[in-house]
Amino acid sequence: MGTIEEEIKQQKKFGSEYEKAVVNILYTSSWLYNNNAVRMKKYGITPEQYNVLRILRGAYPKPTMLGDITCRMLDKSSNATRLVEKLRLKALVDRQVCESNRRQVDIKITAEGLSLLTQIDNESDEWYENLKAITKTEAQELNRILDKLRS
Amino acid sequence: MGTIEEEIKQQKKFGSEYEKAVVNILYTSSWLYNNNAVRMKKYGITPEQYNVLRILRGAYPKPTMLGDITCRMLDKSSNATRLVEKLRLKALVDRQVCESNRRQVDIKITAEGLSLLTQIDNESDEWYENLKAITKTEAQELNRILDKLRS
DNA sequence: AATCAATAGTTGTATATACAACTATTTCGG
DNA sequence: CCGAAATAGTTGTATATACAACTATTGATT
Repeated sequence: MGTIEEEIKQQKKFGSEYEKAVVNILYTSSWLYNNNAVRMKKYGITPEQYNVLRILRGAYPKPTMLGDITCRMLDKSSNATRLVEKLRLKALVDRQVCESNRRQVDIKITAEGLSLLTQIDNESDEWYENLKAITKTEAQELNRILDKLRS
Repeated sequence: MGTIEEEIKQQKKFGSEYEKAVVNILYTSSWLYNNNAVRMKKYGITPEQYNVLRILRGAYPKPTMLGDITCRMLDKSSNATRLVEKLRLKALVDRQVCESNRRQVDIKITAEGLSLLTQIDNESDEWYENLKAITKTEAQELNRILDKLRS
């Protein structure tokens, strides 16, 4: 792997450092996503499903309502109802209509779900080692700049 | 907009600065992509179609073979054959089987395609202004760190 | 020259995403 | 209390993506 220009065999220079940064973020994101997808495939889940399980673990043992899952999802346009239904069919989450507000549906990660996350996280540690091409300080700087970019 | 923790209403701290960076890149990429998608919708194209038009403009007036389009695409898994066919139906590209190697299909952006890109680029300048929340130096630093991360 | 392997694209199909329209429930103003 | 508005999810459907299997053409080997 090399610079973003090498990766996408860019013939002409980018219009600006900003334009290049946009392409670089999109490209790097796709690269990370595909890596994640491959790692998670053997566990039968997609990266978005993994992300939802992590959201649920963050709230555990409290349940999380569907709407909160939606607004915490990395990709806002995926459909939480259907995604959660897939997790439910795999027994990774429980689904319960809230009694005090029956419009609301509460989702809670199961023991199986937690155990699956633990497995994946253990394996992920190896994968995260690869990312240590950058230093911790660089990672912090990256986070700072990305947060500022979106402001 | 705020820090990535605020954006995705993260309750627990990230395991590491690296883990946070991965989520931050995926989240920021989705944000950029959705912004692009909205801007391009009025021109009837998707961000990936826009990207392919830019690849073709980079080679213009030379054509680009399908395989080269594929390996320059930001999202490697989208299907260049079908994507190009959609652009062809909109008369934004020309498609021609290469005579010297008839397995190969050469794609070239049309005058209409170039003109559409010019329109979008003009509008994009306004949008890029928003990104100037970060300085040029920060954009350079961002590019440097992302390139290093993928190495 | 005949066969096998490699290259370049295409197509089938299952799944996922985008977007809008829909149902059900609760809240609020009069 | 009634009807309108707001909230929370669900569903329909067109399009897009992922992955593998497929065709066609060319190159390499003997």
